[in-house]
Amino acid sequence: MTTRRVNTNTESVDNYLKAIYALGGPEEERVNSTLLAERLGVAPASVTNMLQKLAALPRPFVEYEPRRGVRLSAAGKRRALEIVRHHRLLETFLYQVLNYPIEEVHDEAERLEHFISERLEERIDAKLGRPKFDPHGHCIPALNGKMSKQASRPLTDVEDGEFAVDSISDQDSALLKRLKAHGVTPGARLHVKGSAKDELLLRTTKGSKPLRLPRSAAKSVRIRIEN
Amino acid sequence: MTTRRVNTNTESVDNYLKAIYALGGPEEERVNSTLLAERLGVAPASVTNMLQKLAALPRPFVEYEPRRGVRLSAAGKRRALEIVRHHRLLETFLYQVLNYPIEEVHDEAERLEHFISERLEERIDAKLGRPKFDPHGHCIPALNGKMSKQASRPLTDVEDGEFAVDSISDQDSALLKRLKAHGVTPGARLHVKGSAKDELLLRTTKGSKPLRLPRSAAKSVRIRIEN
DNA sequence: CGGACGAATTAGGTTAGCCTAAATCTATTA
DNA sequence: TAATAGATTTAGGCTAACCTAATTCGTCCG
Repeated sequence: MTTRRVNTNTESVDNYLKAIYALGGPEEERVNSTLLAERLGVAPASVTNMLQKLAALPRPFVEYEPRRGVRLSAAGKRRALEIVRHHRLLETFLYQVLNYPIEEVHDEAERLEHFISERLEERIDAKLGRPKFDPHGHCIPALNGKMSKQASRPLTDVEDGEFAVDSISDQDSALLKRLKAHGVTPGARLHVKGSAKDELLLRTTKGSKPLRLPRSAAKSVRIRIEN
Repeated sequence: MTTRRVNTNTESVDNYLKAIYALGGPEEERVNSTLLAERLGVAPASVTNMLQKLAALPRPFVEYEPRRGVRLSAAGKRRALEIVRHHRLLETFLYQVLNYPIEEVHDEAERLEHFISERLEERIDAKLGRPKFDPHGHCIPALNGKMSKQASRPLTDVEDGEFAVDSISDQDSALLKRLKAHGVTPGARLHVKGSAKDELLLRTTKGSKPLRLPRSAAKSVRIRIEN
């Protein structure tokens, strides 16, 4: 009659926590199963299943209200941020030390983030000089799990004007490549014409050609809020 | 009635192939289940199970004669060498680029070797300048799977004399650390007194203190054959 | 208020990789 | 040559993480 101890240290658990973290957004809102299922490429039933497990742990990773969605517990968030830290350190490392093209760092980091030791994490961090941001402009959580909120908003929101690029989502590698080709990288200054209904017209000082970006893609770009 | 396709790309399969490769030795002799079970930290029954699967693949990884042991097929050997290449490149990388202490590279590489992409393998190889040997003195298999046989023999064999260290097994981290402390590293010259029954007396030019090494540990050290 | 629809959950099944216990070989020894 | 010890395999289970199909819930609409 051994106490049933669920293995909480799996790649799969990592991925659920990360997805909940990402989908919950800065407000850490409850996330529903369907959305999670889509993000994870898994059947909704599988999500329900896993959420029940994560919520039933002795020290639960999530608060789960059936049919009302999940959010991370403190422990869950801590864990999610660890993985995010791994991911972003790895991306930075691949980019800076191993000369990966920016649009390829994500997939590699996605696989490795689950398997690097504390020691390797530390060595990479040291080698990079304790970076604060990854090559997409995302903040790298500190060892203690602290991460400053980014003062930024999605490009989707804007009308016309001039802005500085804060960060770019690493989820869509083709888009990332295209943006790079037009000089749209973190820190770049952007002249935006948002007059057209479904798309934005972007121009950078560096980028030779202007870029017509569907608003649907513009949500992948965040711009700095200057105040 | 979909053709049942066994997933042949798992960490577990990797580990079996690597173990068979390692235990088979340069002669690629048949390896028996118990030995494999011990090496892999798994019950003998589990080994039998896996061997049957590996032998039953459309393009089998092993030749398996029940109760007589296994050896790798050509495909199996190719695959094993890929993993060994990953492992040794990673060890070299951790050692040279990330300043790992030699006795810690093994465990980290052991985990990561299963998850690095071709691309990462290539980048690491390039960064290191296409190294031929890992920090333990082991030959790194080429991309095409070729690996030159090492002209060396175990230190266990020798009586007295002077020798050059060829390589040191990475399996026992404590031993590795001790050897390092006494200057016993690949390439080092070794003065050996093998007169005592159960142990060897080693002395290097670099190592300050002489080292008394049980013959059981001496099998972890290989010396060059000069001819 | 009664459907009806979509979202979520439950129920039951699969696969990989492991386990223990029981059965069966093999090889050696008396 | 028979007995037996030790190695190996077979048989039967378990868990994690997934799946599909069937069911249930909640909300919203006529």
